[in-house]
Amino acid sequence: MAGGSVFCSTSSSSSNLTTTTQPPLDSLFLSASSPFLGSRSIVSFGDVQGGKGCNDSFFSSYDEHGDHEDMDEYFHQPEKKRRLSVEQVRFLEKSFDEENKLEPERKIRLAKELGLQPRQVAIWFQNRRARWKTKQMEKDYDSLQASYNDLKANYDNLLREKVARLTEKVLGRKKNEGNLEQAETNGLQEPLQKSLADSASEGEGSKVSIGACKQEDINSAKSDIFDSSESPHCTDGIHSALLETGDSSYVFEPDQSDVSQDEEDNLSKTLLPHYIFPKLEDVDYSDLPHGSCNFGIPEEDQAIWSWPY
DNA sequence: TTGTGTTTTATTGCCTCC
DNA sequence: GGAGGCAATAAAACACAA
Repeated sequence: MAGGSVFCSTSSSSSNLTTTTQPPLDSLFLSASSPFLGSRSIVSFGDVQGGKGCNDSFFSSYDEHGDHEDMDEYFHQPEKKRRLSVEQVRFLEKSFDEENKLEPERKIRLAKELGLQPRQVAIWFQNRRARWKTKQMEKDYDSLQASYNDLKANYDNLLREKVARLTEKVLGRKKNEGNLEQAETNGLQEPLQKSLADSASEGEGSKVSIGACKQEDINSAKSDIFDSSESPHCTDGIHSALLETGDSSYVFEPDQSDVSQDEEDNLSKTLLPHYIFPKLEDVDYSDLPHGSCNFGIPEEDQAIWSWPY
């Protein structure tokens, strides 16, 4: 087929355009100006919106070369949806890239150039915007997911570091409180409890307290520390963290923590954008390594575990 | 060829803006 | 109130495996 292929409506009825209620051919026009000749696209016969936008060039010269058979084909085809041609879609895509909204003038111009009805162009842009939005949401989801994974990895690492440091502190104090062998003989309870009590009263520099641990937990801690056996109790976190270090050279040094609380806070600020993370107590830790045990830290002492706000 | 899933075109109904 | 946008949806067209 050669020549133009714009179909333009002259009716002025509004947007509800069922193809069955309109006179079949009274709104079909051709334009010699469309380069998208031979397009498989066709317009539903009843579409009328934008009729005012039709100018003379739309009505002119249907097939000056007498290609009436092709046009008859068009006119006698049952009303079906037809896909736009590759060229038409490419043209529309290009136009969409420039501006994804369609002002009336541009709609008319595009329709004229593509041999489509303005309403078809409008519908195409509408659907295209919907597709773009969906894609955009997928992209946003992916990037959010990626940054979440990164942050969570950082968070987990930092948590492990903190646990390791706390473990060092606790074990160091135990050493400080007296003779280990005596503790072995007399049971760990007394010195450990004293150590913990002291720790709790030491103030900002060493806010370590596992006072929430029950007596049985303390006993269990003893076996954890000396037997390296798994414990389901609240010391499990500390124990596991100790084991995770893979360093068997942990000795009971005097209470000289290598990192002060301030330094730890600074570390947190440096490594972890605290404005992103929720407070510790607001987080669901069910998928973290040690579940919801909170490492035996009583609620009132958990402040030192939460990120600075 | 056919069944099935996906994509594209078009409609409908509702909402907002002027 | 009309025009235009959007979400939801229908339905035709298409792709593709069996």
